[in-house]
Amino acid sequence: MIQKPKGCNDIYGREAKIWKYVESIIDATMEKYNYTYIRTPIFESTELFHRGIGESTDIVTKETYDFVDRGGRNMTLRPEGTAGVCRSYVENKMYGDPNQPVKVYYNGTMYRYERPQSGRDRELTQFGMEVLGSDDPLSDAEVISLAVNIYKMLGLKEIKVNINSLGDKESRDMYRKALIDYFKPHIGELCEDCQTRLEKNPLRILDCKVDADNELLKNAPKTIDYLNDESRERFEAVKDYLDIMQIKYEVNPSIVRGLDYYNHTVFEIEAKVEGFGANNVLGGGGRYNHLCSEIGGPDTPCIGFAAGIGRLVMALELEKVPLPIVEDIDLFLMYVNEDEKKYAAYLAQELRMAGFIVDTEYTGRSLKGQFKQADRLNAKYIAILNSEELDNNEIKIRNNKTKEEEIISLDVLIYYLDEKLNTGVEDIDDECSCGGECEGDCHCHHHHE
RNA sequence: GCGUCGUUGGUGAAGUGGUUAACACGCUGGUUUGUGGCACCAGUAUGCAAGGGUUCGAUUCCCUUACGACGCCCCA
Repeated sequence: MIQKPKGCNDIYGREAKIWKYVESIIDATMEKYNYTYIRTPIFESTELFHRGIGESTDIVTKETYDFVDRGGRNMTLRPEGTAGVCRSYVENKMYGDPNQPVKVYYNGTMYRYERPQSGRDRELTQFGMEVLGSDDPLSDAEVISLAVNIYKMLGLKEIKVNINSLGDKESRDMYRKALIDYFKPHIGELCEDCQTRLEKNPLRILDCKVDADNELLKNAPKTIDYLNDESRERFEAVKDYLDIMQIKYEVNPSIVRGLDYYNHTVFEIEAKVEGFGANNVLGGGGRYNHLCSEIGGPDTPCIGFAAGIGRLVMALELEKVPLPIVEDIDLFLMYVNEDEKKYAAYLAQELRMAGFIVDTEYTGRSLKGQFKQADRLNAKYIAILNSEELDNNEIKIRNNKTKEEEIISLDVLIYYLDEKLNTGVEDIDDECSCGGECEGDCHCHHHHE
């Protein structure tokens, strides 16, 4: 049997409906903040990610899907969304648009060559937004509030916002040095991994799981103490705006993010619900003021956020958040003989055009089997087609909840269903007698979308 | 890249070195002259992830590979 690639998922059925719903809320919330949708390629020149992410970690070479195309070009499946957006901003000279800053959002699949575990796949779907061209602390606060509001709109309650500031390059370099100086004399007290981190990425020691309870970590120098005046004022301004927006957050000095292009504000949103695996960070972001210049554009202050939809759906399920997922249909059409089947085909078409959710039988089931199928589909109503009744211009409708049946005239079927189901069929003109020939001019149900 | 544990039908699963792989649910049909969901009856895996090995014989033991779950590393 052919299996799906490791770390990939098929999303279908009820789960797919949840995804579509979640994405609709993301779209709607982004639009309220006036972020516009952007689609960039799923693969880019390998170079983009090398430059964009930085070479201090081994992410790029080891954990991306790289390939050489037929023209000999080095390509990489995007592992994240920010680099592509920045490339697009620079390449399309969006910095020249008088409408600044550029506020965009995206939603798409990303690819990372990693060993799968809970909350981590090789193909993942991430949404995110970027504000390019503003260094105003208000834009930092806005991105955080937008991220929080998406979770809020979805009904997620048990989340926590952690924020921190790495300061500008000067502050960051000072801090990094202070951290190395602090840990170096005590290197033997740290775990094996932290010993290698000390040189490679000392900031990461702060959120080490093994040494989390070590007094050494608790008393370690904090980023905030190493901010220069300008950076500190900036961080205070971001916090002020968050307070004004009534966004709850916690300053957490261990939030450092993995990549070295970040500066100033960094933040993560954490799921606090019971049952999450080791990866409970729903999303994160931060300011990256020099990425655009690294990829050949003008120096452009930017801030962004990105989050996985898979983990978000997991959180919704663990919190048992009620979701408006439609899992029933309005009407199931039953038939036995070929004439009835043809009429069912005709009726299904008419009713669907009128706005109802209609299904019928396609596998030759017995009437008994069709009843079971109607139940499986959660049909609210069942139409049982009978040749004799149809000849008399009548149809039998069964309320599948109360089990009550009545025979009605075919002429009033749509009105009948509309009344019973109270669907979106609106402004039905009782005087209309166009019989479906009106071309939509009379606003009758025949041409309702 | 590293580690632990897994992989038996449509589903949940039991099980054994040896002629017919439990049980349950589901599904399909019948009893029911076009109205089910209850009841009863019948049918429903030529196969135990794939490949190789040990053996007279393997789904069962061994090896490899693939995939899954969880964790480490890393985390964009």
